[in-house]
Amino acid sequence: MIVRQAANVLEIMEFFAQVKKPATLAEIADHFGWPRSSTFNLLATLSEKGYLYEPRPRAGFYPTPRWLAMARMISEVEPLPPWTHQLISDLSAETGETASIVAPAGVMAVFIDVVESKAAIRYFATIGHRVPIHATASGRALLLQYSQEERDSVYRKIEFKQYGPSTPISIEAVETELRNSIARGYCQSFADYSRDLAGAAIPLPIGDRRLSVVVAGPEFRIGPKVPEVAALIARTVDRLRPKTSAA
Amino acid sequence: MIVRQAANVLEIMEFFAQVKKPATLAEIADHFGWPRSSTFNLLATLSEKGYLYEPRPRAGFYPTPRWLAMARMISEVEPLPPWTHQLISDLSAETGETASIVAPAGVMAVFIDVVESKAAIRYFATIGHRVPIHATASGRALLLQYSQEERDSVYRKIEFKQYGPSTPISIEAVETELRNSIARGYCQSFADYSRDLAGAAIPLPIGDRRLSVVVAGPEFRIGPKVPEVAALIARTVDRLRPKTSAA
DNA sequence: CAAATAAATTCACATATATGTACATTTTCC
DNA sequence: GGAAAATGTACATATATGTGAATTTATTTG
Repeated sequence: MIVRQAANVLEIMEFFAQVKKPATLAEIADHFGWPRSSTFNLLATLSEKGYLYEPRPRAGFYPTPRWLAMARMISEVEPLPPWTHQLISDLSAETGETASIVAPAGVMAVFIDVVESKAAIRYFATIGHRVPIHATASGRALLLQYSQEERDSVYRKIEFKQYGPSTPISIEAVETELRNSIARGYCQSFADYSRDLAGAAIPLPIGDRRLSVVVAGPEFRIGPKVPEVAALIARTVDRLRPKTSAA
Repeated sequence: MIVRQAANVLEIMEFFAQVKKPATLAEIADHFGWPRSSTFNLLATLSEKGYLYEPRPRAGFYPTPRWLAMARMISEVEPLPPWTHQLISDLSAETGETASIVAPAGVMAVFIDVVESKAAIRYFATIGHRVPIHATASGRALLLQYSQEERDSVYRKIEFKQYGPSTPISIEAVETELRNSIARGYCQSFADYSRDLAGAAIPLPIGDRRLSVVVAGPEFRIGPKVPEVAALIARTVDRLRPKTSAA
């Protein structure tokens, strides 16, 4: 069950992140197609909690810096080491495609850092973007770091859907692809989940965190180059990852 | 009406900002005394939207960097000019008390930047903290920037409560205090709202934004010094505020 | 300055939603 | 390795909550 009003809070914040200016109750209500009365209640709640204020007269609401203060407190804990951002930054620059750091979230994989391609046609992904863990290169690079038992436990929760022509639609299909990935030395995906999208990924364990790096883009552009992109990823990780025993 | 599930989202985020480590469903449910089933729904919603993930096996949930990314986008718009933070930083250092920048939010005043005193006994305030606009020095410093009509409109929505012995409990009382403040050259408050708390504030218009600066602390410590603190605030603003025509 | 229009706010009720209960899964402990 | 405890998940139902309609307040227009 999705908690509607919880989702609405996120929607409102995303709305402000997008328009980047104060908005009145009426504007917000109209934008989402919400009743004024409901919008009123939501805005009142957020205001009461100190997350919205009125920066200038009659211009409406805008988030207080409290969001930022809280997000900073949350993110200063075990941030990704700086070299991981350097990593995807370099990869994106060299390949011209979108590069990301990915982490597990149940049966899904979440993008926790992204550097977007600058190409007009590109893989559009943002931090927080989620994809099925079994049907993507990045996800499978995470699964490779699981024990057999842990993988089985994940499999039990997966709803196998035919997202595209090559989506693995059974546990055995996924396990086979994982074995192939090990043999190959990297994970790949050709429209397994998103149409026209191809990518290469490798596992990126950091401390006890299981992460992966992925470079992805339109199939026609990146498809033929997947092996060399994978090699580039491996080389770049080798170059940037500190060699200390502190892993 | 307060929207419970919207408030709960904020509570959860504040929880993570406080404990600064991943938490399992059970831990969160127990912490808030929420039913497991409800907690499950809420966590599922936040996860689905890409705001929570599972950083390491069986350690539970933690917010994704998406919060930070969004907060940054929101806050990069018209941030406070850097000298305002310098201002409260200097004021706090020189007075040893808590100094803040305050903005209006209906009948309340919101703290949008805070530098806390380092004293053991101090005014504990955080970004997002809200106080009644009419019953605080910082709030009245905002009201001074309103036109008479705008103030009247605010007064109509205020519920006058006797927070402390000197709380103004009528429109006329507030207006009188505003006139006194103008004559005095600064706004002050002695336990008008919070017991044992005294403070001095002056208006701080920036562009078309109506803000105020306040220095506040325990009455016994700051009380006798309010006039000199007010003078210090004025001098410090004079020193730091750019003199350019761009105001 | 008055009338008209738009925005914000309140409130009672139908309905969408949070929850208690039951079940499944995972982990711990012996 | 098996039983017990803890944790996570599903679902029907009573209830807290979102909403449409009405009212008040603010803003624009003639």
